[in-house]
Amino acid sequence: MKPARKGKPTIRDVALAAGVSVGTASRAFNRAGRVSEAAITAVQAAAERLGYAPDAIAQSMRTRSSGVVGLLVSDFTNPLYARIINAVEARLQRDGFALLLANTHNDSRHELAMIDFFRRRRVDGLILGACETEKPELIDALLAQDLPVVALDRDFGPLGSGVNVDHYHGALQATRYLLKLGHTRIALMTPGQAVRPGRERIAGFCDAFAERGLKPEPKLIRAERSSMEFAFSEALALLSAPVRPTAFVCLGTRILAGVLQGLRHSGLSVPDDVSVVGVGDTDLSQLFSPAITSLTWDLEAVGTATAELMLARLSTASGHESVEPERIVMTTQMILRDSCGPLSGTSTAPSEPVRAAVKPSTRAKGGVAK
Amino acid sequence: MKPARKGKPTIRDVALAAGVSVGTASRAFNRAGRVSEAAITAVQAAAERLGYAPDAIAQSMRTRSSGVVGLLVSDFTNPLYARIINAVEARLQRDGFALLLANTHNDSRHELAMIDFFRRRRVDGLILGACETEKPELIDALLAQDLPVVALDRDFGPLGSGVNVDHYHGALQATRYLLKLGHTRIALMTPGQAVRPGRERIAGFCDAFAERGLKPEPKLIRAERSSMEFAFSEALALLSAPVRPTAFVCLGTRILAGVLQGLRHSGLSVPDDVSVVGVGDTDLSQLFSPAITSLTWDLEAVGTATAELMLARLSTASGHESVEPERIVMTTQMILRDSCGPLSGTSTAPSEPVRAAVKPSTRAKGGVAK
DNA sequence: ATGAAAGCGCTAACAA
DNA sequence: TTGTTAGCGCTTTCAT
Repeated sequence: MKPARKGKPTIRDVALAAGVSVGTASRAFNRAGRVSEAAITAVQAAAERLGYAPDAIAQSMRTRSSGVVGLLVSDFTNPLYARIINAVEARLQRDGFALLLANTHNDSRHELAMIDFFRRRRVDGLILGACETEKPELIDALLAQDLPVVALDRDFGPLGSGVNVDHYHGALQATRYLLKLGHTRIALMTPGQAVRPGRERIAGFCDAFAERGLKPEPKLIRAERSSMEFAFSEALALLSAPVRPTAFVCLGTRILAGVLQGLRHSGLSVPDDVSVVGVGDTDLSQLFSPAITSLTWDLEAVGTATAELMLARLSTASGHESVEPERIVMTTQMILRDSCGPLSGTSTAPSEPVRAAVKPSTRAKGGVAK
Repeated sequence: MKPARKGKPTIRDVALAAGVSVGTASRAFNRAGRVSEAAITAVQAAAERLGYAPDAIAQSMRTRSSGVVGLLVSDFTNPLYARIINAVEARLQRDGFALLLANTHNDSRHELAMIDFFRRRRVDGLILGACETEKPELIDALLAQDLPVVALDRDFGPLGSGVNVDHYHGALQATRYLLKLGHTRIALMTPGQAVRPGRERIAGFCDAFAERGLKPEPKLIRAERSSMEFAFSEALALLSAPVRPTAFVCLGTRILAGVLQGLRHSGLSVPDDVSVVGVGDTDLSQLFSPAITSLTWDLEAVGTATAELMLARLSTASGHESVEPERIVMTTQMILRDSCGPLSGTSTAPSEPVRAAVKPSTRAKGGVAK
């Protein structure tokens, strides 16, 4: 019943028990090369009996592929990331890949160290999400080493492939919406402009103004830290200015929370005093009073698409001189709720909230670009 | 500059370049055994020059330890889990361990499969968080194989070690609070009683009633699914009963959201019509109007403690016949906010909310038990 | 179709 | 102190 003495049984034990050589046993498991049905059944029976399971480490050693994908993210405490990662993991799991996870905590030195750490562990691929550095050289170097890299909402130049959310049109749409309601003193708060989402959002924001021949107030674009504390104090500062913004676009879950807190602290009401566009279809945006009109995208779809991009590169024999970079763009939706109202001349009757549509189906459709 | 031809340089290349043998090179890196300073510097220089990094897979192969810890959780989309996992990862990272993550999606078959998957990958240890099955046999089997297991808020019998939140006293405290306010028709909603947290909470809840010579209404204890949808419909059902509960204890983030939605749907107001105790110090509980009085515990501390328990077992030479099981209990705190009020006789003047204390410092102190 | 044997990159035991 | 060598468990030629 028991294997030799202690420790898990090896393929050697199985081969011995099945009365074949290790080579045959291996072929029987992998159904590779020529093996007789008889051998297969004998080997499987023996394996079953001994409770044998192949050692993944030894397999990696030989095949040079670990069945593990590394995922680097700044901080998966962010509920938006968490759901994406969840989807990535689920999809990877389906194909038998494991997920090695690490946070970079927005420290680019640490980030590099982690990439190296993963490489030493021979991950088969790397998903770079929410990292601070968007250096194309990095990708080039990694790619040159035959390590597939997929970016998550980051831009790594022409050679990089990945899944991007269409933040540009999202911000455009949200801003247009507020402009149409008559707002012009609109504050945009988003995570740093150092990375793709920030840049895209600022561009969309500005272009929405430009469409009407307007220009946004530069001081109202706050694209820096994405912490709640920062958003809170920024909001307070903005609101105590002589002439305050009439609307906030808060493109981060923590940012939204901070701004909402700032608003409450200032005794201002939403949407009568100021309109708010939030992000993500979170508990907070749904249950806050009033419910927050939000810019969203399908997090599960982003995660699944990311995983599939990786899987595709993984299955491609790495012999081929680097696969064509592929980029997938996911569209955003606006969920119209009760946190935005028309700009009231001064402070007329409490303007009634605008509710233009019900929440659309959660499933988004991602268009493929390039 | 470049290694041999292609592929990453091996220790062989380094040894060659440094003019020493592989054995010496290995010892130089690990500072094990006897090595001369001269050799060390030569080897390090060569390694630097070649861009050598030891292959973790090969090291695992030899040393039989992978430097990877597996973490199994039902669904890390739960923000409470996410923060715990974050802390686990951070602590593990400090000691050079990587985190292999997988969701079980509350499927016990899948859960077993994942445990096996991890074992095949030779994880050095397993953190079992939020799994469905609490079978001591499982732990025994794993332990027998010299695989350290640490449970995260789960009970795996006498041999299991892990970190537990003191849900019993938490529920006791929350219930006492509501009883003191005059409520007796208190609904308790918590994830399934199949697992430790559910059982403990129900016990605490009942004991709080018992202290006053009362018994809770069995129908008001809803300990099943923890989804928002379920909580929503349960809340609706409870609220439409002939005589409805005057208070809800919602011990799950999704549950809290569902109940809040149900309350809104019923047009009931908090705390005037019904009092609510929530869980976790989330954006929602802070920003909901009124802010939700919540039962919390230090998630970072739980994660860190879990990681440290694992690290301790990992550093212990596994030769020792299984280390003493160790259990850590983390205490809970009540953050008093505005969602609970005294039971008003019938419907007198809108009872003013009870606010008994400011939010305590976030850092909790975990007491060690047994 | 199968067995024997050569490693994958590394560490550790044993010699020198 | 250092070099040599034997594997860790597996896959994969290469003979047979």
